[in-house]
Amino acid sequence: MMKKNEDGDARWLKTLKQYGYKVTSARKVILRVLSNTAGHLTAENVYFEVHRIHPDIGLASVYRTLDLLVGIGVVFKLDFGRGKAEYELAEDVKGKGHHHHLVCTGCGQVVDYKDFSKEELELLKRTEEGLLRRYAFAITNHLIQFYGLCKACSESKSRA
Amino acid sequence: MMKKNEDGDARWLKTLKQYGYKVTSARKVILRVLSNTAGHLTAENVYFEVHRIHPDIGLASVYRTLDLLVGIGVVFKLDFGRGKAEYELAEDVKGKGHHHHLVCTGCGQVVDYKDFSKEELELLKRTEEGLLRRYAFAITNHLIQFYGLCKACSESKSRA
DNA sequence: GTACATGCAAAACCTTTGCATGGTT
DNA sequence: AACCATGCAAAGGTTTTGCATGTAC
Repeated sequence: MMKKNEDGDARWLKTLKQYGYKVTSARKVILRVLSNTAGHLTAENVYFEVHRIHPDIGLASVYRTLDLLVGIGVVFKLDFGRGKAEYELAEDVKGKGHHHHLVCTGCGQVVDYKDFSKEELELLKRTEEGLLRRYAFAITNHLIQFYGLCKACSESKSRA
Repeated sequence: MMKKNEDGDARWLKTLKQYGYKVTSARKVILRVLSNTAGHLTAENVYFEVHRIHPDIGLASVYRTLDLLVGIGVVFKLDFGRGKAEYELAEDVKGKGHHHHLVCTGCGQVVDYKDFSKEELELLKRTEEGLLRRYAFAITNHLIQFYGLCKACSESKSRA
């Protein structure tokens, strides 16, 4: 447990070296945590996990390392407007677990949904290709949120 | 100048009332500024403009009002990962000025684009209908952002 | 008149930075 | 040995909050 990706991490370490960065124990632990945790993690989430394994790694190093990893494209920094950034291995963003958000503007509830239609996924892919052509942006991720009123709020809103 | 939308604002004020909020002069000025300024504004940007018109409105009220407007769906709160939130009238995002965002995760630049394909718009509409069916959410708006690397950042990243 | 909104300043929060120390190459 | 990375704590910047006062209804 928590050793699952021990050598899968080797790939990231190689990337670090390629960019001329040193392979330190802090960086190894942080990469291990990112590899073994699903979903988006805040810097503090990462720090908490890292701290259990290697208690003398500080929060500042977590920030510095995450920043470095974002810089070399190993990690994505996502901001959903919750007041703090969230990080995720770039590789995971494309894979399972990818979802869009459904936000109720009445009560604030957020539903993650992932039952996309095939058509939806294909168009998204083509759209990203189009953006590369038209704007020379290499798209790596997207954030899609629909806003509206959930059932309960639709009904209660009629009292106006 | 800066009075352009004086009565167009009436619509927002009506919405405020519908939700039981008071129509105060601070709120009026803030709505006026949002109506008359294009693009995304940080809270400080709004404060700066508001302050020119009505110098005794404080930054805290700007934050409080923006938050309130986001809550009733009049304003979108956008977060491009630049360390501060940016706000925009929902109508500008949705109506004729409707656009999506292209965010460079390297340098933070944001491109608004609106050259959607017909196919894209139709699928979006159908997707919203599907969400109503599956989740009983009445969708009123959406926020779509693509993240990636702009040309310059792509190139500077490859030198390793 | 009552309840809500505001201003001010302080607090809370996330993130970055300076500097001496320790670890990698 | 040289240089980069780290830890700690303090600083920086944005956003929130407490409380007395002012304002819309």
